Amino acid sequence: MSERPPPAAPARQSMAKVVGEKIRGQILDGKLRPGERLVEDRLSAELGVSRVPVREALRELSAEGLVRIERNRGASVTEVTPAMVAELVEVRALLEGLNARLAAQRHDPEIVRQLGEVLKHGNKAADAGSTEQLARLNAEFHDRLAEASRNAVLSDVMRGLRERTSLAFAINGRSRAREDWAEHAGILAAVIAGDGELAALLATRHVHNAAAAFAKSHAAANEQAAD
Amino acid sequence: MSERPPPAAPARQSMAKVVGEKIRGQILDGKLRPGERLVEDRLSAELGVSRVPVREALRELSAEGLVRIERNRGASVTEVTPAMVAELVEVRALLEGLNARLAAQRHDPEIVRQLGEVLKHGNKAADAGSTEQLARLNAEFHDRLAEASRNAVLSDVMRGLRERTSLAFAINGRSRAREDWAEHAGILAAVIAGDGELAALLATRHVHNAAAAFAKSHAAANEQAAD
DNA sequence: CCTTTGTGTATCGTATACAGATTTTGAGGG
DNA sequence: CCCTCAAAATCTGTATACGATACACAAAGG
Repeated sequence: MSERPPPAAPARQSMAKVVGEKIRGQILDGKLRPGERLVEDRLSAELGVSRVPVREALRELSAEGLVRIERNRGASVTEVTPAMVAELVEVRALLEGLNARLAAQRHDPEIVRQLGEVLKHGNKAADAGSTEQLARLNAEFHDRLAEASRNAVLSDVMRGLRERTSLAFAINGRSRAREDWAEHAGILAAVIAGDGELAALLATRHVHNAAAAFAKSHAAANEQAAD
Repeated sequence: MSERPPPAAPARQSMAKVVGEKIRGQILDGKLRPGERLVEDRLSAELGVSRVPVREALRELSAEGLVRIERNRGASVTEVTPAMVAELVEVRALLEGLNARLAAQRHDPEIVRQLGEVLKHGNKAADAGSTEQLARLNAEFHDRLAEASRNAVLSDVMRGLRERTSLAFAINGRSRAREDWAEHAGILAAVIAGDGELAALLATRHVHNAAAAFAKSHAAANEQAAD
């Protein structure tokens, strides 16, 4: 009785899960913008399912903080205010620090190898990649790093926070890509060296740096818009 | 046109929300034990609604980590392993520390006053209260303290983590109540003094102490069971 | 011209119905 | 007595249907 992944199977996992992943992807890719309404009928028609799986997916995304649901008014993509970004960053910085410290202590060779791979690709993409690819590699690096701490609770919390911050950062352009990946390299080096304190410091600082860069470019954009 | 909170209104907020709160309460009170299956038909009959709101509530609780959903097998109360408790504690300790530091810096007089109230009640309950009341006051103290940091993201994350740990701790008895509330008093004193570093240290230690006490009593119980 | 009231439409919230998967039950054979 | 296997019962996943609510826009009144 071998595993049966049917090429054109109707469903190997629940519709709600599939729909949820799809919507999440569209939100994180910026195809669905913050504030945009998520009408159940439209989504169910687009995705070719009934409203029920859509509703369940939206509930889950709501619990994750990616969408906001108001009674009798439906769901919309969460609008992340600057104040909330500050809160997210405050928490994320601390947790990324803890995570990096643990990763340095646990020191899993296989994951370290994978991180090296991602880092290589990231450095290349920082010079010549699309912003989309850059975002994907960034997420991948942080995901792998989260695995390295061998703390599933921590990983889950961090993923949620990261998704929400990236919601606000949107397409942050390639301007900071070089610095990003230079900092990633530093963190990985500290992890490989088993230097937990340094890894924690660099990871925390990395979050703050990225946020500061965003705040600056955001302020500049606003100034421009005010002209 | 005054506000109209109808005495016997059918629903001022969605059934799913009400149902979710009800189930969450039963889980946290221990009326629903870890591992217990949550059959939709049974719950909907008990609560007098159809299966749809129940399903949505279960999805939300699943996203919070209180229940586990397996495809085509339904929901059950999450079973928290000792390993996961360790992970939860590791993260919680750090976040409670951050929270206490921020609370000490922000230093909101009104919330501090409320914390004093809760502390008073808690001290009384530590001597003479029921375990149920003790649990309620403990949750209240931590909730208020979480508010004091004025970081909603942090509060939400911490509440989720706390609920999951309390799932494992179950009714931890009154044995540590005195120490618990002594430590609470210490944290509050540091917050009032505006000593962020001390508050953070005490809060972090508080989480570790509670976990250690639980581990000890748990080990003892297991030994007894093995006799 | 602005404010207010009424009606229509879009959309959500819940219930019910049915198909598919899983677990349980019971009979037959070793 | 235990194991195997098939059929029934149980339960979940999804679709459809209908009542309820909120919002938009137009018409009437000040």
